[in-house]
Amino acid sequence: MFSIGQLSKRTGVKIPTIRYYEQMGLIDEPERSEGNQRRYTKDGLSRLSFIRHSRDLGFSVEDIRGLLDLSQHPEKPCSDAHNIATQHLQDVQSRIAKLRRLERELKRITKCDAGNVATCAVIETLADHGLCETEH
Amino acid sequence: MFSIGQLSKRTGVKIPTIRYYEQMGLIDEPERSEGNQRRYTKDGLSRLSFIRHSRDLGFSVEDIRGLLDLSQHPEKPCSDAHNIATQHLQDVQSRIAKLRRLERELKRITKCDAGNVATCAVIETLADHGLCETEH
DNA sequence: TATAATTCCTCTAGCCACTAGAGCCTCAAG
DNA sequence: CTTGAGGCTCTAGTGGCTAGAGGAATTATA
Repeated sequence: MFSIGQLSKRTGVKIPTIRYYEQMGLIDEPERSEGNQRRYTKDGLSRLSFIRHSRDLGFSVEDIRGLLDLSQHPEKPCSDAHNIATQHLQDVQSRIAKLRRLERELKRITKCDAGNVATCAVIETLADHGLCETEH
Repeated sequence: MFSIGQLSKRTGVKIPTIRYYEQMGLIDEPERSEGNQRRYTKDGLSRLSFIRHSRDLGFSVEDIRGLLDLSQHPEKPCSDAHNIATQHLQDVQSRIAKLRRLERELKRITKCDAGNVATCAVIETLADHGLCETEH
């Protein structure tokens, strides 16, 4: 049996976040001690690790709900899990693409070596979209 | 003089967002018509364009507050503007780096062609961090 | 000029995934 | 039995908007 603090240390999920996940229904309400404190089992630990890991990989709480559900049913086909993961991969890839365009633009405008704001490329570019190289 | 709707169309910023910016103090409270509707000048238009453009480049509202402030003082040195922009560039770059690690991991796990959840790499990897290639 | 259609107003609440803090209670070690 | 660490619930805040209710003003058409 683990206290919420022990669970937190083992998984790296902060205590308020664990309680938040409970409220969101991602993890079951655990048993309580006589004094009403949460007491977790190994099952609770691995479920939370699963969640932590999925969050690290950037899955949304809703995605995780689906993935957790699937993980409870080993006999199901795993195409659903693949769909969730593949969709997420695509999201990640399009975010990367967008950030790379930003990076390019920011690199360009931060090159400016003007002395004051009147002729500064950063300010000038922000004031006038026409000076940009790419769409964003 | 523009109504809020005209301003919205010209800048591409949605009407509630314009009111939100006003509330946040990013734009001045404009004059009002007799019937209490907002009426903007060209100055208001260019200030909002500046904001829109900065948001497109991913600057936070707080950053934009600083940049707007600088843009009002053309005689100031532009090192402050550069600091804001360079810091933001670094943020963008570290976000890209993080997303690329995610992308790599997601690509790896979505390659799995198991038939059901019991042996599915997606689920398995999520359940066990030890199966990952990189830190995240 | 009368009316209809469109736009605008304020206000409140919701989104996501947490995080912070107040004020109190429980637990384990010495 | 005391003490200090850790736990409890509850409310509110974060960022950057977005949605909707219920009503008033403006503009276009007849």
